[in-house]
Amino acid sequence: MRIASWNVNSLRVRLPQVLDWLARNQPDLLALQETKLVDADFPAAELAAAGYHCLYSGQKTYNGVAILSKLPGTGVLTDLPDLDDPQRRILAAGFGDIRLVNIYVPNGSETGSGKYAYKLDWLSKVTAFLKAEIARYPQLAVLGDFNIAPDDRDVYDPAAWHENILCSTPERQAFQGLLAVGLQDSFRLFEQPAACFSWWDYRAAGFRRNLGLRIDHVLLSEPLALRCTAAGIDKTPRAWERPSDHAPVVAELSG
DNA sequence: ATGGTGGCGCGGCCA
Repeated sequence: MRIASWNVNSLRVRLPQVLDWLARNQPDLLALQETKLVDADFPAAELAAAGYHCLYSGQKTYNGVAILSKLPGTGVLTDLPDLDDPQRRILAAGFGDIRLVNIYVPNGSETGSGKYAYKLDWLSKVTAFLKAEIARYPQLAVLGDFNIAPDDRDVYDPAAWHENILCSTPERQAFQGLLAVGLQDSFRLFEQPAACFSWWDYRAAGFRRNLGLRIDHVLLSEPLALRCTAAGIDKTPRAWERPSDHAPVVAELSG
């Protein structure tokens, strides 16, 4: 089976691209971030016509997460247990024998800011949640926009980004804390070319010059990592007209 | 240090 994550930066704008990508790639599960739609406006009919069930937790203008799936989901969760938060950033559900947790980690704005503190607090709370989740559901996949480049290989210019937002030591430690729950970065299970990224700034022709960061991830628990046969980033949609600033990240699981 | 672009929505915030 194929599972994927894509920050679409407005599902209203990107729906044609999502439908195109679904038709071409036929993922079993696709986690979306930054849908920027209230639930009443979610394009469930169009996606159902394409053969996908939809779960969504949206809000106006900002954030919003969704899961598109060939099988219907069960045991849906839309909030972290210890966080009363209007921001729609997490969506978890079961699909067959797999538990999926879709996350849109706060960007953090800049190190030392209030938003940065919120990001680190959010990461601490999601880590505690995932400890419980993996105990309950050993076949766990955690995927989404983590807004963290795990190490310097994931940054086009590590010196320019040194201790900057998305790359700071506390953020990277938080990412390692997520892995320590019992998760592996599927991308690094395989030999990868240098300079592979999942996000490129719209500004300064970032994509054309490959000035990117790898901040979108598919993390797998040990039983799923053993089933993982490939992982990568599909840069194709980033080159389309009026693209999202993120590309889909993908993992293939046997069985 | 700033600005560069894009989405939302029509001024300024967020990324």
